[in-house]
Amino acid sequence: MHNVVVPEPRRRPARRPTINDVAAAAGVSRGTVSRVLNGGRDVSDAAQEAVEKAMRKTGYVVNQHARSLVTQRSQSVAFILSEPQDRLFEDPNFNVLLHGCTQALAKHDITLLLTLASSLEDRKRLGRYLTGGHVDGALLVSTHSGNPLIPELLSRGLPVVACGKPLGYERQAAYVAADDRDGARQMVEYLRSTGRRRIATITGPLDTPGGIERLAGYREALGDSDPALIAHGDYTRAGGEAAMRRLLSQTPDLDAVFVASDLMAAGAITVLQLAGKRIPEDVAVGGFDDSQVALTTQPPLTTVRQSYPRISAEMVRLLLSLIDGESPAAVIVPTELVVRESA
Amino acid sequence: MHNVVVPEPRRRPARRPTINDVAAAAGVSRGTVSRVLNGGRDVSDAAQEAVEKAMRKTGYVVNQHARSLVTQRSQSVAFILSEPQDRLFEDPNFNVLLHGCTQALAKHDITLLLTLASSLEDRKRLGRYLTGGHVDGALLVSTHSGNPLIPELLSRGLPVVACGKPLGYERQAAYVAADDRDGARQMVEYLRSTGRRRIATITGPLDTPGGIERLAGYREALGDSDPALIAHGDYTRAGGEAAMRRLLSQTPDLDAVFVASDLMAAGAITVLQLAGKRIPEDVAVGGFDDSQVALTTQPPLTTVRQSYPRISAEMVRLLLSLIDGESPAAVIVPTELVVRESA
DNA sequence: CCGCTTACCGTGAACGTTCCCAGAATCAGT
DNA sequence: ACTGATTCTGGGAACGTTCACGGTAAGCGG
Repeated sequence: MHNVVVPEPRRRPARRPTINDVAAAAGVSRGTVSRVLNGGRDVSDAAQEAVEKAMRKTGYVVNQHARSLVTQRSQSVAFILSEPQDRLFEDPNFNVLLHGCTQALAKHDITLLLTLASSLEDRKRLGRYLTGGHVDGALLVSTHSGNPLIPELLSRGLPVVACGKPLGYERQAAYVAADDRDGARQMVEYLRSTGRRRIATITGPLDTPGGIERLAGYREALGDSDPALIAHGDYTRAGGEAAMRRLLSQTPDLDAVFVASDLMAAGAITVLQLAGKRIPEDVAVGGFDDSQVALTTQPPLTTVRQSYPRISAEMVRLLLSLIDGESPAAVIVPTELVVRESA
Repeated sequence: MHNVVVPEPRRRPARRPTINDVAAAAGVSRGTVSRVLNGGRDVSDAAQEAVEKAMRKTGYVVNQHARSLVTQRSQSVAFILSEPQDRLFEDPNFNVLLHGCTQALAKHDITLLLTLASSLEDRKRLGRYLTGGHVDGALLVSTHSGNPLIPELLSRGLPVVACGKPLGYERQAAYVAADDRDGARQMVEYLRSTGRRRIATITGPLDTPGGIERLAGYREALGDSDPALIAHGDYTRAGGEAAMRRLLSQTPDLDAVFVASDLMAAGAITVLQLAGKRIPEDVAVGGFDDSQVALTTQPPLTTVRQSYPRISAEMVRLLLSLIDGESPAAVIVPTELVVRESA
């Protein structure tokens, strides 16, 4: 290293005070101290006061491991990020979700632990960590299907709530998801209500819940439609552009397109404008997510919003109920059409 | 809620298998199983195999609380974000730091827990959590001074390593910081070596280590300079713009400016160009951080880079040594001049 | 064949809590 | 004064590990 300064040495305290030390200092028994610690029921004012004073004096802090060992509760839950997380952190919606969960859990005096697991090795260690009793439950944001952590945690009986439908485990894992299908339906019906007749769609990857459900909603609103009106994307801007180009060449007379994500929609808009189409006059464009980009497109994007505060609240509620021994459930939170200028 | 589907009920396993169950299943004693669990020294091949088989059969996972209770180790450390964290998550450098720490800790089979504490209430709960023995140590990214968690953790004897000089606790807390002063010095000396003679600076807030140290490096390189060459910013783009305007009016003949962050430098460049100055011909501009924006300015920004992978590695090394009982140290990692077109 | 070393194994104690139960003390009602 | 209820307290047991210690058996040199 370049330079090392060694400040004055710090000695670690010899031994942490235990509940017995407090009891001795307060002149009461272990049991009484424990009662004070846990709500103070059945303890006289005098004892209560003596114990509190003794705790201050000794600088006592409860040993969570000892407590957890007997209560079988750790008062903490994990928030698992098992994707290569770089993209997620940049997503402001993700921040809202995370923050919402932290707050909701805080109300129950539960700490949220964010754990990362990108590599396989990480995931293994994390599996051990989680099933070792360190946490009471886990919140999982699983964008892709086939996350190997899900079956592992499930088989250990660890309460797990997924954000977004956990493909392949819909029946076993609890989850909360936005009503993708209904959102898509709303959007397409809105497009129709404004007189559009050739409504195309760019879907997400069909191995993601959003890909599947949003397409289903599109179909639901339209009945069976011309297959030439459907193109598949991959949630990236470039993917949206490519899909839009395919649609334009397949179906030049389309007058609206419902795109399964805002980012792809931004790509689609670029391509449309390059092709000389005016938005929304010639082609109406609808997105999904109501993310940042929806406001930066030209014109601003009509899109579908999902309420992240709501989602986080429901996730926590569900997790706590699982921890309490209830059986898993799926919660679908409503989505809402946000009309701007693009449609 | 909008819709609830209840999949088939999942029953929680009656009881987790303990080390005794494994011992019974393997026909050996508790002690032997424990030995297998901890490296397998002094255990015969036959016993080893029997135990491993029994563990698979019973689905045994060690109870971390029980283990931690006796070993006084939790094999996990906290990564504490106590600022309103929204800004941090968006910083790609932060991701590098986080990832680096995770990896470095993984080598020692230690799990990293990311904990958020924005509100005061959060911070309290977090304090309890951390000092309750849940973690063996903490990594702290403290951009501002006066973080109340530092003294608390310190007084509890919890090993803490800060990223960036923890103002007010430099002597007591271990930390690793980039060599801000030297980086600034390098930059200013480089500017002088290209013939610049009226070198101004825009500083960061003077209650942050970066603000103080980078200014010190500037002074070090220049000897005492004209106070009219110094303006203070707040690390935001707007702050950089304002400071640049002040400098231009105070000192219209400046021919270079060292800006204490890339973002402020981007603001400064805008103002300079609006004032009709060519960069670098009329005014050379140097930044600090080598962040994303350094590449997007016009022209690309000459700046100072700090090695985040290096910083994370040193932080972990330092923390582990603290946990092993060593006394705290400060590590300063070198900074490096990155020359691009703006100077 | 004896004793010493080595490899392996079992057991009791400890870690610091909570929980439960039994008992003491107080009090009110008869 | 006796009973019964109520409030408070103390202490044993348990949670699931690790660790130090002691013991047994086998191997080996003399």
